[in-house]
Amino acid sequence: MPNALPNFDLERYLPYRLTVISDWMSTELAKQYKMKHGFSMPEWRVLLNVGYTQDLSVRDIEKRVSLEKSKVSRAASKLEAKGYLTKKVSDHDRRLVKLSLTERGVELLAKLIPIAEDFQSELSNILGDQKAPLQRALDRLLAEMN
Amino acid sequence: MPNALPNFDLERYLPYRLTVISDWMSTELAKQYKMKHGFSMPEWRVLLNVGYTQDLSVRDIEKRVSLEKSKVSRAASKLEAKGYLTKKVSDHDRRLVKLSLTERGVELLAKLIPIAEDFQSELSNILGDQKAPLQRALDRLLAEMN
DNA sequence: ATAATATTATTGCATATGCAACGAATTCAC
DNA sequence: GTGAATTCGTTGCATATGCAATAATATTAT
Repeated sequence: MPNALPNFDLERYLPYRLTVISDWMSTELAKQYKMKHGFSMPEWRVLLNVGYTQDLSVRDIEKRVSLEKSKVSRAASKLEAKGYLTKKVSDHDRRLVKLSLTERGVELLAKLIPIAEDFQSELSNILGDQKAPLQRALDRLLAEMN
Repeated sequence: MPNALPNFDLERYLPYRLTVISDWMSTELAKQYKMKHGFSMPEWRVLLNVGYTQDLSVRDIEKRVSLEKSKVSRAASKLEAKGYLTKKVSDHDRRLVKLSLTERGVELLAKLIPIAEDFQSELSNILGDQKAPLQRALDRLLAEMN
């Protein structure tokens, strides 16, 4: 079986490693807030963004959190159906939809944030003094992405 | 609108940042080898693993590359249909399916590897001296995942 | 040896996703 | 100002995904 393949070290291959870790984190987190509150990851991201910046549009969120506009749109609709946010056509530009959390949405988010913070704390414990270098490397990559 | 939310810095939130970067890398890579050869990411991973270790089972791959067994199974079936690998029931344990690349599969993989390497090179250029610290941090996280 | 339990790969099915297409609104070119 | 081109959000549709259920085989306990 003469296998004429060039060397390749998957274990050190960055796209692969990042995917594995990122999937793991997402799954772990999803377990926590999905099990408890029935949210998908896109819904969680939209909720979070609208919570911290009022009157975001679908497009704003797409840019800010790298979430496809169709995902944003559908997540927003689900959140609206559940009564956590409202959609309102913008006065300045009637193509835009302004998203805002309802009171219920704010209450929910206030409950979810601590779960996210706890997870970040766990990660900080695991990483120790490697957290800062990791963040710096991610800064570099993100800067290059745009 | 008295917004009683705890502080939360999404821009520094690790699960979010890793997801964004990992999605970006996967999409970039997918553009390259999907556009050119019509492969999904799970197919690519299976191809790669089977290429470098003969007679892997679905379960082996699931463990090695954190790919759900149903994904592995379907990816393997597609690769088989395209003539890039073969399935064979194991003699020792007839529940297991041994996956092996065909000659065509080896040839294909030999073409795909350089694309992957080029991408890693780009990433290395972007990261510069931050690559090693990044890999160390990923080592730490991966060690904790198991 | 037998029965209960566990493991493996596949499949069915409900849901999620990606991408193109669309209608509505705006901006641009001239 | 008019028509072309662009932007925005939604939706349709084909495909992908996640998870439970299944059939086939192995392992374990008694």
